[in-house]
Amino acid sequence: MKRATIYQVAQVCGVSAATVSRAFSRPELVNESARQRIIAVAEQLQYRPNRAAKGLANGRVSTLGLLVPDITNPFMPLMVRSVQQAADRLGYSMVLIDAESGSAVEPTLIGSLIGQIDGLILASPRAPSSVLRRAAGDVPCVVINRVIRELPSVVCDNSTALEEAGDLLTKLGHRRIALLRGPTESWAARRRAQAVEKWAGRTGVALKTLGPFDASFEGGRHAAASVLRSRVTAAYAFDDVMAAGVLAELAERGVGVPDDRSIVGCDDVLLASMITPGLTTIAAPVTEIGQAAVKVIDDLVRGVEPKSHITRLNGSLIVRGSTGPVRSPR
Amino acid sequence: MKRATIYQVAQVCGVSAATVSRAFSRPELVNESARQRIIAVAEQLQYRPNRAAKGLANGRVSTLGLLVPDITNPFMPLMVRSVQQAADRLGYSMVLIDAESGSAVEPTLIGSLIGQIDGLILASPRAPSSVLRRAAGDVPCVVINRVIRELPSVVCDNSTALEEAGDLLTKLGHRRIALLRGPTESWAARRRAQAVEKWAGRTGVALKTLGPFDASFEGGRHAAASVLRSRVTAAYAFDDVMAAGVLAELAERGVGVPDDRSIVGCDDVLLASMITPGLTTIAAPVTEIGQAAVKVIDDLVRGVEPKSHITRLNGSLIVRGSTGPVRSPR
DNA sequence: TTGAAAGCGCTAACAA
DNA sequence: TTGTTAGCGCTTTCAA
Repeated sequence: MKRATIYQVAQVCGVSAATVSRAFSRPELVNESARQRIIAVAEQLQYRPNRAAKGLANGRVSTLGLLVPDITNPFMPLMVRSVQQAADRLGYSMVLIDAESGSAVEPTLIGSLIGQIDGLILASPRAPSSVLRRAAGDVPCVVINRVIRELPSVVCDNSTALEEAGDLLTKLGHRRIALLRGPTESWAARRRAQAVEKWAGRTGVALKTLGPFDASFEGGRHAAASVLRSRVTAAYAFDDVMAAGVLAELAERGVGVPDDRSIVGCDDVLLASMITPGLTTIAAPVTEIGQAAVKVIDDLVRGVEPKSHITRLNGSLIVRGSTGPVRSPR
Repeated sequence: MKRATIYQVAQVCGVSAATVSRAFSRPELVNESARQRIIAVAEQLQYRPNRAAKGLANGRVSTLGLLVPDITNPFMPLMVRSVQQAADRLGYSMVLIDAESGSAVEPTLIGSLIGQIDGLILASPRAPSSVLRRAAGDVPCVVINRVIRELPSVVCDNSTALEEAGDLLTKLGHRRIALLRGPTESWAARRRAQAVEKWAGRTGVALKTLGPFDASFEGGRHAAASVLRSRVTAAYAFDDVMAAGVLAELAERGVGVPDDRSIVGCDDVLLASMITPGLTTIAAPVTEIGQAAVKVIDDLVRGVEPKSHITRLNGSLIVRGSTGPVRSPR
């Protein structure tokens, strides 16, 4: 009834346990025919390596942690999936920790993970960087979508795509555009704002910076009110969720999108294509981000120097129905 | 530099390692003052139990697996969160396995998890039950939102709420209602259909069963076409995602909701409140489901007989803007 | 190319 | 109430 161990396999094969162990972890060290036999017997006995034993023996548990602040943020599921796939390919499993937006719990959570994971991927946009930096003292870490001094990170650079979005809006005739800022603590929010401001400065478009607003649907509803007050014809929302809130509020007030206002989101979460009109937005290269993050951790774990300290991946503009030509500039 | 072990703690305290071990895992067996001292020293040495060692020694790794078929399904994040919280409270961490809708990979995935988890929560609505049943041979399992012979399960019973929704529709004047069925392989889809059909039979409402449709946004778009063809004034969608597709397609065709048609969803995912109009839907008691599932697994792991083989939790009707009075019954 | 043996950190009889 | 002593299953020197 109990699970087979290398000892049973060894016995059946008439070799020592060490040989069986090598057959799996250092195949080049064992005689080819012996190896084949071992593999076959193992298969037949349904042998499965015991991770705990392995972990205890060599100090690595082949598990990665992924810390997310709020898994209900629609950006996260995609991220989770891509990390999990990448982890899987490199032989890690992934434990997910939902920190639930409460940065207070994060230190505790991280503490309890120590020894259970080989590395940690931090996707916490707003946790104080001191917390994250401390975590890195205990276990190899990589940060996603945020740059923290001393820590390797993988970030999505949306500036080019945001500029493209701006050019699109200009081409559609928009001259007064609002920038709905996300939370001040969010690195991504600051970066996106910078990119848009830079673009506006360069092109001379009248940019009205509004906010900060909460990065949520409700935040978007509030933002919509400001948009209407500010006499702009288009607005960049910090992210798609906020944009969805803006659309909902505008719809409720009878303001048409894209007829009366154009809205641009960011992230291209599933939601973006499920609302009406579909959201013009910046797609984040989620798969690549996940892969890159896992790769960095894997390098760190194995003592290899990661390729680069900061990996930048570009977002790309996705045009849907929420942007259109200016009709009556009010 | 290395992590402190019970031995260091023991040495500092002048006791044996066994005592330190007991101080943590069986506190009642150790002298109170000694215990306090041990705790203090451990804290000071930053001692953290090594899970691998623990797992190796007592055969339990304090980790639960949660298998989801598709984490981008908006129902899942809530489920994941609730399971993770419940797990956390009982001292488990949670490894998430995204099976990516491909039932083919599930057996392999499950195999690779053996020995790494103490129990497995299966949230796979459509995987063949043989696969799941097989998994249960290797590790304690509990199934969510689905009933499989021999396996304990936690399900959301929506029948009462679906009936309430029906009564609401009737009260609003709807007499011809469509039931947009979900995938035939989905237990939940079959159950929901049954509940609605039973209600219709009892109340004599003309129920038009359409589908099956894919449980997706696109599926909803298709369904919308059928809805328009079938001369009904209201429709039950299999779930919120499908409902969102229906709304989008109707909007695109200039059909007003709730003015021209009323739509009812199911699950109350975040999306339901983010689209316009908000979706009238059946809220699943996600938190309770997660807790119940974890509890069952915990019982199983500890050799306790779970309270009940099938735990039923009730959904509840949430009324939003997608349902309204019949205006011109076409 | 293989085997013997020690040890990873912790738990759990068993004795004391 | 505490300590001693075996392991748990695997990796990894070190010798052969």
